[in-house]
Amino acid sequence: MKEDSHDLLFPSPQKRVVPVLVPMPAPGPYSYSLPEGMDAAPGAIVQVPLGPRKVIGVVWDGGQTAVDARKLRPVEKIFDCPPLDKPMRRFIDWVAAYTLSPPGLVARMALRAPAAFDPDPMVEGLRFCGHVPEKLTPARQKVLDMAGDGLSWTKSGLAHAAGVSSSVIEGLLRQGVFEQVFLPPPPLVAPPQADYAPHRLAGHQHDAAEVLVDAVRAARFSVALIDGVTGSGKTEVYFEAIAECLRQGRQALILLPEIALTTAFLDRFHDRFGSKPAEWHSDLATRTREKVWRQTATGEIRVVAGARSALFLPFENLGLIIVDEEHDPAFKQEDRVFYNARDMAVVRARLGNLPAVLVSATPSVESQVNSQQGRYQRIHLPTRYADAAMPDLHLIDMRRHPPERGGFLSPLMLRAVQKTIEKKQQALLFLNRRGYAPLTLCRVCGHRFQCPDCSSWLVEHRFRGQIQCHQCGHAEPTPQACPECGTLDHLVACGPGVERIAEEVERHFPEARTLVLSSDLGGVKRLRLELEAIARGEADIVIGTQLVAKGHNFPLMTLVGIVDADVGLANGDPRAAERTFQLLSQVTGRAGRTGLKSHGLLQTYQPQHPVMQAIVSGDAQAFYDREITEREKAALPPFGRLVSIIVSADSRAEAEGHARQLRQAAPPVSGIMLLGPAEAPLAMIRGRHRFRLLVHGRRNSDMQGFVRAMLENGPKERRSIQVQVDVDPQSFL
DNA sequence: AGCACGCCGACT
DNA sequence: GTCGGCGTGCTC
Repeated sequence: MKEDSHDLLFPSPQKRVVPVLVPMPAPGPYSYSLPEGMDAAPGAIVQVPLGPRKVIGVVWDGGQTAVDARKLRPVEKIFDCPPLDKPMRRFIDWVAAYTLSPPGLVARMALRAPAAFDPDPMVEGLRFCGHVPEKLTPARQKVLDMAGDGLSWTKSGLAHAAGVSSSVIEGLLRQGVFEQVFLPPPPLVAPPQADYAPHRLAGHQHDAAEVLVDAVRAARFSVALIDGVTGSGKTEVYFEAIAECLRQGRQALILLPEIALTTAFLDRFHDRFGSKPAEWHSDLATRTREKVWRQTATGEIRVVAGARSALFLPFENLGLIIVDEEHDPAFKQEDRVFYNARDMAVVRARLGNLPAVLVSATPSVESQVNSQQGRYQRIHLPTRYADAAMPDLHLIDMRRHPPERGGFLSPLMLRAVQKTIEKKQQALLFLNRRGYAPLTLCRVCGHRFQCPDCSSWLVEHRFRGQIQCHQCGHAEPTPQACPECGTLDHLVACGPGVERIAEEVERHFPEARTLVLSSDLGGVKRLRLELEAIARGEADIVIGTQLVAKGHNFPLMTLVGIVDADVGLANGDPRAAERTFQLLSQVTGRAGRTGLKSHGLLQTYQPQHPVMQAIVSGDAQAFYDREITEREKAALPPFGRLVSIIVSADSRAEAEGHARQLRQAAPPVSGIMLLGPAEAPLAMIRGRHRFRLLVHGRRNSDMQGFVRAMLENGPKERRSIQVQVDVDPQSFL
């Protein structure tokens, strides 16, 4: 009111207006007025009023949108902080357009460090100023020995270094021995040194490193895809590119799936560069998060290793992006803004005119296609580095070597385990199925235990005495009697889970130390302890689910047995073959990383399947180039028939609730896909579905608008972009 | 997204 | 009589 009347009385003709992206799903920036004496160039990070609250936004570029001048409110504050540079701003716009997300929400991902925008407060410090105290005790002498050089110290740092308590320092300070100074806050991590401990690379590794180093020197946009088996030295190769990037005085970003951001990785980096990279991931402490953000923006931090959101850090002078484990589905973000960090990394590189390197032992199909089409330069590392031998891989044809009655392990597998533990080495049996048995039924009436909330079978967990639904989490105690016919003790477990394999192993090898590793048995801490125990040789036979596939190395592990290599080949996922190939490659790669002769055995009923052939031959390329078998086609979802698509605007859980109900109304629905808004148009491009579109969202109006936009423009507008980064499943299956 | 407002049902 | 669920509208 007051402001309005003031404006009417004293209109300011040259009121300056700036567009500001606010963290809100508005279609574009909002306009704010700039008070006298305040200057805000595009990219500046500002505080503005928004409704009843104050928010952090970023000054945007582009023309002014017409807005009622009376609505304009002033920018409250410009932070003393490096602005988002032009490539970053273009990147945010690009991602917003591509993912059909409001630019403000994309910008918000780049501003996720609340207090980082004000400079770090100076740290109080002390400096010796020449006075010697009257009483020179031994403790005081020690302090003077440390601080006598005239350099600045923090209080606690000096006390610690001199080995005295802080009261000694206080005493000296009171006597005027020290003067108080203010120090800039210490850097979070020491700068990595390009030439600290270079690896000696030979042959293919050397050539590959040359290519990457040249790309970094060229300092222009390029994309390379490095593939090579586990242990072929991919990391050492891209470390050379990072080293060159450091020599050029530019920053480097390593994107990793969150799970791969382990101390083991950071240690490897430390060994090569003499210090650790800065980390960036979701459970960083707020303070650290803010420091990383700010020091990345100022350029103090030279290398960041981070999960997908690190892509939105405001690098001062980015010179290289590495995407390790490029195929990993964890790079896909599926809330609010839907994006795949691997693809956006390529876009960031293009807009910033810098090289990107995608790295994987088992590249994703879309990266394969991109490299075949010449968009990405392909670098292949064919052999294991140094003396680490490849494991010797064989298929066990389960039709010819079946397990004994009631068991799941072939005699060939059991013999291999026997030999391994006789040599005091370790065996890993891998089965991607938690629990005891995936299905329980009544021997008398044939009743199958099914989840009351969704259609999947209940999985028996014998250790816990429960039957559980792995889809929705429903659990109940294992019943004794059949709920249908009431017969007691005639329930029978069908099929194997890890617990059941453990039982079989203990029956055959009662003397061996057997350990089950499964995500449902204890927390992260326990898991880490168990992994360390295994590495020390405190188990003979390890039986594990998916979680053994990643990261951890077991130096004594010389046998990897895949209990059921066919799991996952027929689950209707268009990526089933690709995912199975990737998983089996990772698991078999766990063996033989120490030079000991190692073996891999895969139990399968489909030894001719392209995935099995590719795994034993080690020829990934042949797998990607293969002809699609009828069997694979048969495993596809029912394309061409009625499929429901559920688009969830804000809550996947709620969409899943709808899906559950829809499954029960089964007859007209042959398949259900849960998609985020950004994926729905893609599914429509593929065009082989008749859709029943079930849209779920908080607001009817939003959803109606969304569906209209998707139907009218979605497929048409998105076709050209989407095809570059994703692939029609039919073309690779 | 986050927040206020306003409308109806179920409770101290 | 109020408390609080959620559906709707608004933010330069």
